[in-house]
Amino acid sequence: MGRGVEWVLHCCLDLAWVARDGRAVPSVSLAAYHGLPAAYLSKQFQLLCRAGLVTSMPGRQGGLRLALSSDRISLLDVVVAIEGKEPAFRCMEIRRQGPGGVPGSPDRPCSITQAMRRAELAWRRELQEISLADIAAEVEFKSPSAPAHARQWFATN
Amino acid sequence: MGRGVEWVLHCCLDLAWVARDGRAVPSVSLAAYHGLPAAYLSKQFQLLCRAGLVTSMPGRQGGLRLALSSDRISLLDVVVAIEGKEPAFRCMEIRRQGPGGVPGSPDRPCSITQAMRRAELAWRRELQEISLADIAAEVEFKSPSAPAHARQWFATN
DNA sequence: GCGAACCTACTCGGATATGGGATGTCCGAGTTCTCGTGG
DNA sequence: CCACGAGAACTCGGACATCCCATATCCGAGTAGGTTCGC
Repeated sequence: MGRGVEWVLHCCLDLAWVARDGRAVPSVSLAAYHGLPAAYLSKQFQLLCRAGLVTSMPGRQGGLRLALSSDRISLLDVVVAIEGKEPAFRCMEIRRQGPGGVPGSPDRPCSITQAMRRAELAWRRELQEISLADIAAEVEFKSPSAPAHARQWFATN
Repeated sequence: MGRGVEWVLHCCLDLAWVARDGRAVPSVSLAAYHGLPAAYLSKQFQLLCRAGLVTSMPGRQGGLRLALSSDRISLLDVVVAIEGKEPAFRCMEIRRQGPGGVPGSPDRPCSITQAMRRAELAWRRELQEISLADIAAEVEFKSPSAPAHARQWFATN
């Protein structure tokens, strides 16, 4: 899995804390706050914009903002937006190739693919049930100063 | 996920059917049976040998054989042997870098990492509970001629 | 005829190329704020 | 003092390099069986 996922998730938490009341946060500031390459982070957020999770505003006081309430954005939404919706296990229909197996059209996926899909489904279900708000609440519980710290830093940068 | 996983899984089914009674199957034959690149498949099986899932015999009548009974090899064993035991999501401890977050030593993983680990754990658990024997039984049920077909082909090649 | 030594064919194993995608960078289009100017 | 327009600064968005790993390949080390020679 690309590490852009981790970057975007952390930055989305910042957006949930800072970009309230109609205020937008530039991607450059997000990158600076975490010490990340700015241009590449912007590229990752483009994917989130296309997925409809984030809205972008150009111009001088422009920036990024969550398009939905943080409790309506799941971790799976973010992961799929960055990594794509293709499953990690790609079945090439080996059983139909070569001397083994008749070359008929596949009526249904092979057993190996079905097992892999079940496993991925369990993974997706786990990520589906966790929202950005859940993560934010957990972080606030473990380090209550984090939101205020972020708000103060972004207000002066 | 690399496609070597799919190749090796299909070939392990063949081993379960053909390489009984002390008979070994060369990796070249396995590759030919499925129309796969022989040298690369051999390289993948090297990983399975190191993991202790397969034993290799050099020499004229050498080849590959399952090191354990097929009901004692889970899909997770094969996936981990090929892909490695590193989790797909790698936490870079972003919260400790840059102006955000104090640079203290991390006492425990961040909330995002914990959530990702839970999801991967669900995925691993699903794969752990399925063995090669389960897959083989399912295939035999759906196409009962597959084992005999494989045995006959490998006996004459 | 029988045994042993040699030879050949065949196997795995590691070292070695190559291509595609993830990673990283740059510049242009567009918008908003600001400042200066005229009324 | 107020309205207006030009300019500047700042933003995103897509096009352009670069690097690493999955993929693919080749050749050497080693073994088992077949063959041949000597007794």
